[in-house]
Amino acid sequence: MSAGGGAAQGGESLLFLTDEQLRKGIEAMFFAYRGFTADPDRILENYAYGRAHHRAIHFIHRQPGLTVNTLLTVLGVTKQSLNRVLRTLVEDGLVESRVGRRDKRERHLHLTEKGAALERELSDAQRARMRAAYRAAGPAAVAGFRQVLEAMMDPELRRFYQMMKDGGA
Amino acid sequence: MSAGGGAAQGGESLLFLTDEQLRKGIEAMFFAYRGFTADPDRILENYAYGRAHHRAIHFIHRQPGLTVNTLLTVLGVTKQSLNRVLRTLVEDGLVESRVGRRDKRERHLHLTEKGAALERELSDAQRARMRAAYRAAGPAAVAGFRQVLEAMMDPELRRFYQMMKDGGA
DNA sequence: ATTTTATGTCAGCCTTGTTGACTTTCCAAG
DNA sequence: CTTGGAAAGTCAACAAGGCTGACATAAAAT
Repeated sequence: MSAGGGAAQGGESLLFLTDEQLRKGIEAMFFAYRGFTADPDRILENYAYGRAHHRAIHFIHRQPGLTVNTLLTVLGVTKQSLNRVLRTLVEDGLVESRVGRRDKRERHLHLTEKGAALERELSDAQRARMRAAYRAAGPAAVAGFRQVLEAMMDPELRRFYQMMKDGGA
Repeated sequence: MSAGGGAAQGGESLLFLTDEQLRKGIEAMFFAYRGFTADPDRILENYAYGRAHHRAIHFIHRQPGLTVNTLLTVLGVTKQSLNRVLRTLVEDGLVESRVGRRDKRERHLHLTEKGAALERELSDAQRARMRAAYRAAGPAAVAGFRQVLEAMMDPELRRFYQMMKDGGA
């Protein structure tokens, strides 16, 4: 690691805030995100689905029964965009869309067994890479990793993230 | 933070490798990446450019004179895809494409003053968010952040990242 | 002289984002 | 009770930016 490159720096130094350090962080995000999505992307090719389907499946699994509108906000896309993805998932029998009991305008989303199976396949792959990275870096690094990511989020998304963080709604 | 949530864990514990912890890391990556790209995306709208243009500009700035082929590999897209982006940047006078001196097949890419100005605008915005996140999390967290990201990269991309890391080629 | 490499280009396709216009459903105010 | 607005969803059309395949050119390497 180059001059000023990290934990050895410690306490009060502000060297970790140089433009150079920030640029390294930016590039690290870029390259790491490629790795982060690589394994699920490979799997999705076998099913003719894309990253958008993965994201929908992930959060439906995460919070069974969530409404389309909530999912919209979490994913940050338009309802039209999400609808296209959701429709194929429903047609293919991976997602069930149940009309709300109280409010019949709402659709509550659930994974079918088939959907849950794909979710498992995708998240197993993604977790495997994450686990390897966590193990290589160690628990203290992981805590820092999460802290920085959290601080990087838009406040509204951070709220969502934290709501879901501890086993959410 | 929930049970097993971080640095307090310390040393030998493996609780940071539970599926739940990994899932949180996955979601943190997802939400943080949205924040990571949000500011440049907003700026790019004013110029009718997209994220693809930003990435090209970033790495041309980062490594002036790099060849099309190198940029291709770093970005992980096809030459047709990159070419479309690069052509508009050259046409608009943001990037200069110089025929190689030694090998005249190669095109060496440079930012013009106009291109450098846009690069500055974009990276100022992106660095501002990164700086705020770094400052909020502190130097130790930043070191961990970088460690985990690095471990998450595909080996080939990690090589590129490390080559460029300390002020590159 | 031939083959390989680096680049560029044309055409066409797919995914996933966008906006705009419209329907259905629900709720609440008059 | 009716009417008007908000919420949810659908359809259509478009754009960005990925992709593949086919092909051209120039330079380098064999």
